[in-house]
Amino acid sequence: MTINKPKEPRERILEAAVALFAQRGYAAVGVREIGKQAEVNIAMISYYFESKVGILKAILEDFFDRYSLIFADIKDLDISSDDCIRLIIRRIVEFVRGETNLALVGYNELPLDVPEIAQLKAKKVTEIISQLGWLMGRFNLDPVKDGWKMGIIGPSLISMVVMNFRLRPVMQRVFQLTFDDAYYEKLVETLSTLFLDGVHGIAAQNEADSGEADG
Amino acid sequence: MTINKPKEPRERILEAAVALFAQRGYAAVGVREIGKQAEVNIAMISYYFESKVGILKAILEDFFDRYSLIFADIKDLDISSDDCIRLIIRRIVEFVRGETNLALVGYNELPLDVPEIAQLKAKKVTEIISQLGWLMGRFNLDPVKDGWKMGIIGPSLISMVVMNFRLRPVMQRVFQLTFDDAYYEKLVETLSTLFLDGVHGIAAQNEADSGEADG
DNA sequence: ATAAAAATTAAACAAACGTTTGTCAAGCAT
DNA sequence: ATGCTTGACAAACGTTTGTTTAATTTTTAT
Repeated sequence: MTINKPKEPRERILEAAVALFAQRGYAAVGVREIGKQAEVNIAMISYYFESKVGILKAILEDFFDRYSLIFADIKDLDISSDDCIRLIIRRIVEFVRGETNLALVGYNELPLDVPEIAQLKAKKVTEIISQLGWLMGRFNLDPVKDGWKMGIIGPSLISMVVMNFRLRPVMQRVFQLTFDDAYYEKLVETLSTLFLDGVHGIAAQNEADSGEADG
Repeated sequence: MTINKPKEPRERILEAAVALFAQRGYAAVGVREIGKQAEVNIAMISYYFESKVGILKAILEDFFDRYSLIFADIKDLDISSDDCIRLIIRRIVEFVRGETNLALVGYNELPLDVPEIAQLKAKKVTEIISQLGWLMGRFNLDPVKDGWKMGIIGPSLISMVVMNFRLRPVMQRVFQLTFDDAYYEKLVETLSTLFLDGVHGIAAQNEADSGEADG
């Protein structure tokens, strides 16, 4: 559970904070606990991040910047709209899988009112939404006239993926699942089908699969 | 902003707590602030709820019980699978619209580790998931063999709806929207189409609409 | 009218909070 | 050797936290 010591204090603080914030939320975690888990004196938190909220700022900036990278080169790729969606979903899943705690903190703290980071959030969210505008055009949607639809569909996409990780501790008690490469491959496939063709698409795929297996 | 006084103290405490928890999160709100907003002495919180976490327990129980009602009579209705989904989405939207703060607290606190309510959460989530089993059968899904799909699709449904309300404060700066009856009608329609037929369904509907308007 | 019960209050509690302080040791140029 | 900077530390700062106590008012029942 303890962090690898050799790393620099600043990085150890970030890692510890991300893990703790993801588990219990920003407000529920004290600087002493962060310092303890990072094997660092509490004073170093003020030294490197000015304040506790400074840690959250650094974490959210990291989250948004890396999340933005998902869409960065999408426009330049010469692929179909469907493959475009599939690629985005694959990248989101890979991102959230690789940095689960970071993504959970970003997602969980996003709607909470923390005055010191309100501006940061608004700026970053606007950036990401504007990136989605181009994608909409490929699905007969006018970014201006149908903007409200983008406000529904876009957030739905990210929430669909993250929800899977958010509920993992609870879900693990209900279903017996091993979260290995094979599972994530199926997750990407299922979410892509669901987002592209809905539950009807899922049902059709299921029929095709069972028909293949039976015949 | 102040709560109507005539109500009973217990209810005033709940209302104030739900509003504050929704805005800033359970851990970030103190009992003194709850007491102040509820116009109640702090000691009344211990008196009526034993402790601060007792308030959260009461809130989550209320949330889950009312959320369960959404699916309660679904089995008895003689409607198509699609209409079934549409009805569920309509009810979820209506529920979250009518009790936005309650839903936000339930959704936001669900993945956070608060030992005192871990058991409550596990129990209620299991209840709701089991209710979804029946619905899956109507879409060629085997609740046993395809259980993991239910673990993906089910949570996606609720998260799609709630995400819309979670991001409202941030979204309102980006799009100029009035959240009136007409908007929610479109929200139900869009989410239903998205969940049933994906973005392809949305695109098809858009083409049909514009064709109707042009012709 | 009166006693018991319930509801409400102000005040105080120890514990935990985020932050600041002053100090010390090591590294480095002068 | 000297003075200066930087990284790290323990200790203490004043608040705020959730909770409890004991006293007081209000309600209920007899």
